[in-house]
Amino acid sequence: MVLCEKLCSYILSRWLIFDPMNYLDELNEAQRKAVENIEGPSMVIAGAGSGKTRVLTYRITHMIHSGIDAFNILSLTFTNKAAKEMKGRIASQVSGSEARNIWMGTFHSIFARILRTESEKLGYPSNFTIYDSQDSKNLIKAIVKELGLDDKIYKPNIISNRISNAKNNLVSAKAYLNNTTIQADDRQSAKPKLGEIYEIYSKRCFKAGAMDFDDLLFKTNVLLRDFPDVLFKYQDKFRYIMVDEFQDTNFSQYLIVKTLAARFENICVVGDDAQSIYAFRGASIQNILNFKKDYPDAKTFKLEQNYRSTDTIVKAANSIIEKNKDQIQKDVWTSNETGAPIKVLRSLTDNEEGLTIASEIFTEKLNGQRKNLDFAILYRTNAQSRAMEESLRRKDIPYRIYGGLSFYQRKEIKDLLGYYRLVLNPKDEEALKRVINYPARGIGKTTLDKVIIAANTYDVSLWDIITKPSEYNSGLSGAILGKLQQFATMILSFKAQHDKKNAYDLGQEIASTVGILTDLYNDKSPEGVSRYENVQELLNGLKEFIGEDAEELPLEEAVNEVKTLGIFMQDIALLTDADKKDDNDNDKVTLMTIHAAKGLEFPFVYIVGLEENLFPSQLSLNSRADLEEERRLFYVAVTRGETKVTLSYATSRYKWGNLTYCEPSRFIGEIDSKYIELPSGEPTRNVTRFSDRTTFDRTPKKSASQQTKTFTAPSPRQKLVKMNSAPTPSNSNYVAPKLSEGMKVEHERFGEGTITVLEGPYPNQKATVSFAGHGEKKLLLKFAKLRVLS
DNA sequence: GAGTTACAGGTTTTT
DNA sequence: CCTGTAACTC
Repeated sequence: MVLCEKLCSYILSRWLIFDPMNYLDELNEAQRKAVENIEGPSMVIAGAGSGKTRVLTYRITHMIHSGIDAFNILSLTFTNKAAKEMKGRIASQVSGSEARNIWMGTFHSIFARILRTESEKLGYPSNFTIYDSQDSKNLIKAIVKELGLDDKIYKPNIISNRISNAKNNLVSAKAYLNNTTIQADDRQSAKPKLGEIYEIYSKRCFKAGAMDFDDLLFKTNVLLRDFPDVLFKYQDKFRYIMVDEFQDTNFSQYLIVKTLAARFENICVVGDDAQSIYAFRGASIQNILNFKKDYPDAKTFKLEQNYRSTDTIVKAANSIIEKNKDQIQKDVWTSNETGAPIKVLRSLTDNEEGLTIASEIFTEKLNGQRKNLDFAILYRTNAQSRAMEESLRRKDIPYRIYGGLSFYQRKEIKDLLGYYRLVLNPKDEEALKRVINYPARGIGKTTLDKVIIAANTYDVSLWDIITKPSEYNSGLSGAILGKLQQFATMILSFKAQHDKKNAYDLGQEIASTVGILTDLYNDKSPEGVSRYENVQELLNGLKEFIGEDAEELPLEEAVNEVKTLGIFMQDIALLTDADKKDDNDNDKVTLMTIHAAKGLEFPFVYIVGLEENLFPSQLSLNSRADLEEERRLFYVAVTRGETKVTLSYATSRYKWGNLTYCEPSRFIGEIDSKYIELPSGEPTRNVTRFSDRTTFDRTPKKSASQQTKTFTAPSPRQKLVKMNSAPTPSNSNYVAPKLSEGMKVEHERFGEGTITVLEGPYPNQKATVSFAGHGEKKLLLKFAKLRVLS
């Protein structure tokens, strides 16, 4: 009787609290088992399109419904966007407030938050700056210069990679210097000072109150290692931990998770070794193997049924990944219909490739009554977006590019953010260097050099030298000191207002007081106008931020306090374009790199630039491991498609301004021919037989300029003749458009003008042009970006 | 110190 | 093709 009563009330409560529809019924057996297994360690190997996100969200929903406090759940995702989406879905299944209590986000943003709370234990201010990769490289460059080393040997890129690797493997600067193997390595590669640079770099970051991306993970490890009470606190809080995209975590991330989970061991990792594409960033499949070692009794669930793609796409993808040696055995299948074969398109140049794709999309849209958002163009490198963009624009197909030069990396945005950073943390060295003389206020290179030298000798921050000049012997003259003083006073006056003013008011005031707004407003060149608009957009973002619902803010801030600039800036460095608010019109074709497309899906997918040395990348051809990563990348690309996947390559492509020949990618030939439809016409041979390459005629039959003209006939509106390319071997019969005195031309920076004098023989012809608003300029035609307005 | 011009050098992929 | 910087003039 009692039992029955209990059972009844249990069922009743399920019906009351639960979604009327029992979500567990929406899952297949493997998915349901993974969802229901909440206690203890478990690993979910999720094939592409196997409903991974569904499992993740339902698992959390299930936890909450089973009575687990949302405060005790930590869910780590790969992108902020994924976290946001997942939170939204969970919120529709449990109460909104409950969903808000879950800690869900990327490793970087979650642990940045924890580090801000615990910062003083590590000697950092709570409003520490997050250096982005550009800041890191600039600092490294500066250090190399200060040490008097050759920047051709000590290239910032290489050094920053090296330091990043060290950090991701938890090798501190000290450990780096003490490690004989590493030291021998560096001596071998003629870079014995690397360790020293690493050490100085770390010190400078610390002095500037700054952490780079890798520090966010590295310092979290330090924090959890050195402060048992802190460790206990978070172990106790995060009793249930989930990690998405586990195959893309590095050692540093792995150790954080392992440490946090050590007390309760309720840890669930989800991933797919076949989709590991971030090894270059230190990610390692090793983590999956480690997991089995660390938790021998961990349960493993395999999700193998694909719900996303047609049978053709699934089988084609399987035939690709099969070529890899390193992988976990898995059998991805689908009950979906066969669908269209994978189509391969060939074009003559990269520009023509753009046109081909654009018209494919155009007809597909027409025939299938499809929307723009059903289409995605995926490429290996961001540089490839240009040709696609141009042709889509020409066909009036709306598109949206993700990634590339991100909004937050634009010069004008970084400049303004530099001021914001400096106001929040005046010790921020990179921000100071960036803005101290922009807009120009007479503090030049020599002055800055002196300040840096003084800061280094006294081992203090640049800010200390500027604000307390009497305490240090910097050798700066009185006049300059006055200017520096003025600058510092201005920054401090902003700082004084910080707590009282909201982010928008202060941000707006800084932008106008400092002179950035007027400076950009006065620049009437097209680029100048767009820069001005970008800054306005950032300010709009601030406005939106202060008007935002408290619900969207992290918990601590949800109280009714002033939404300060500091809060806005907290994780701005961690945002990417994908996180930016979409504008109202979402019906657009998506353009992005394959890396950025991970986790997404589209009915129609176009994978472009399938050429040797591009995809697979030239840099991957040296080792099997690298090539296998490229292949996984290709696998990821193909498995984004739901209905139809199209591959495309060009037989020639512009590289640094001149035409180079390309061969079709080996990956095309690796797909089982049953699923593929090759282009009709002659050189199909390249797809199957690479040995033909020796007989391939490498001499261009047409000049480069003629070829482009053939394939990219300018629309009537665009009657601008380009004439800026210097003669190169590949286009030796290039002829300059005829210019004459009195002709109207347009210059990239100076705008419209009239040619007053022409002199000198081609190709070193010079022209004197008088520009409206800029006066007369003498220009070498080879270099000046002049367009004839015909 | 500011503003040009002349030229070298660089391309994966991202938090 | 682009961007950054060394070298030059004002």
